Amino acid sequence: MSTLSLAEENYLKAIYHLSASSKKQVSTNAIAERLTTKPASVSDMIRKLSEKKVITYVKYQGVNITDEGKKYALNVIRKHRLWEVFLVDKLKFNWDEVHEIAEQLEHIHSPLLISRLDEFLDFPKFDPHGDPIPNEDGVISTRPRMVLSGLSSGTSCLLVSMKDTGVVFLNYLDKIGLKIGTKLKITEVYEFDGSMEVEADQENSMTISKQVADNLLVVSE
Amino acid sequence: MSTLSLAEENYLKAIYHLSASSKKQVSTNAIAERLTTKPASVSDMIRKLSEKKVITYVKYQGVNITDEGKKYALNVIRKHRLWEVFLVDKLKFNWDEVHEIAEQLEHIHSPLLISRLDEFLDFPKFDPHGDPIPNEDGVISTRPRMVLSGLSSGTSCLLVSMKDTGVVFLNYLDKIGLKIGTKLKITEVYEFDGSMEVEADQENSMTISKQVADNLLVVSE
DNA sequence: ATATACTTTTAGATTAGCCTAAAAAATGTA
DNA sequence: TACATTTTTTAGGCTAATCTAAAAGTATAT
Repeated sequence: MSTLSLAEENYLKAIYHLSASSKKQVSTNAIAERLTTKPASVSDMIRKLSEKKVITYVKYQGVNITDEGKKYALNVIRKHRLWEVFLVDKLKFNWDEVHEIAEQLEHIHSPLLISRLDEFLDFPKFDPHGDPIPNEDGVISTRPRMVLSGLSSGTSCLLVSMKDTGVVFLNYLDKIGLKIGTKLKITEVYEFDGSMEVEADQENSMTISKQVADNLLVVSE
Repeated sequence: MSTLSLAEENYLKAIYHLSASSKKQVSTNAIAERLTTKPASVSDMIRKLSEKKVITYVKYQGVNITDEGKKYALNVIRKHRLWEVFLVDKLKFNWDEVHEIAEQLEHIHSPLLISRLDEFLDFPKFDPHGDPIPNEDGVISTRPRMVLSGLSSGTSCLLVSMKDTGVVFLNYLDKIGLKIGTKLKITEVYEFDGSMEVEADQENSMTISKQVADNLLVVSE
């Protein structure tokens, strides 16, 4: 496929995200709102993108992304998320500071750069927000997220996200040494209050209240 | 200063490089040639850049870069060279593979990103081609390059470039463990053939023929 | 010093990406 | 069903960055 311009990539990414969440055609207005542009501009761009076969559309009936378009969008998303991992893991940014920079970096064109970066970062599967990183073929590991408190003793999993994203909670997690990407193994669950004993990164064990476990989202490992 | 567009940054960078090498006004044709565009396009852009005070120009008499323009250009160059160090040192690219990618990366806007990157790379002073990296204020460490064979016993220096850039020579250097960035200390110079004993990175000593030393460019350390 | 050659600028188009205003189509409702 | 509202498209314009062709200015060389 030919490469798209920066603007085209941003439209395609928006369409991908919207169609992933809604599962049906994406409306002109929805795209305009997401990109804070005007519906008229969206109509123009839709025509261009459909000429390039990354979407299909029927006038007045919204847009569908093609397989080719999906693959392209997932590659941009892959780059975005890998750069986010780089910024957090290597350059010590906080996970909530990296989005804007990654929005720029995701448009750098060089497959070799991205495969080297992937290797340098040790092939991460999730970005700092806990979102999965597609592989080179646009395949997302689709392990479902579960709430930690719903799992039973003996389960191993990976912390990928928090429900409560308030400062207080995040500071607490920081203090006890839990963050996105931490590997957890549940060694004990206490029936009477739902609290649990977990081992973090095969190193330190800790006790976690049910209230905390309710707010931790994990995938099986 | 306001930020420039990608095209404006590329014009300004070209003008900086041309005026650094020629020391007088830069001609429209020279800029057009360097950027492989047409003189007519250059005339347009020159007007715009001079309105933005990064260059001055008099019709039909070429362009001069202003202090402000120089600072802006040096910041772009700083970013380019830091990214090159990243690509070579961290992602294991060869020094001759990184230019195109750095051309894209140099336009990412984020001062914090660059200062973090600088720190992550341990504040390098030269890029993989041996060119100096300007600091945040656009100051270039201006240590002059010298030919290794011209130096005397006891001198410490940093290998920054090669005169001969042929594959044969570069392979040879690779084999004996010399590359850009290697710290050298001359421990002995043999009068009769100009060969010398050098210590590389405070580790391994080796003998270097005059012919090799003639092709190694260094700065004092 | 003046004709010729070269350089630079201007004039006028083109394309990408965006806009506003108005027309057309779809949708919701009495 | 017919009217009103909302959504979407079209028409026409704007700016940035480029181009070609032609005009204007500078330099050279006999």
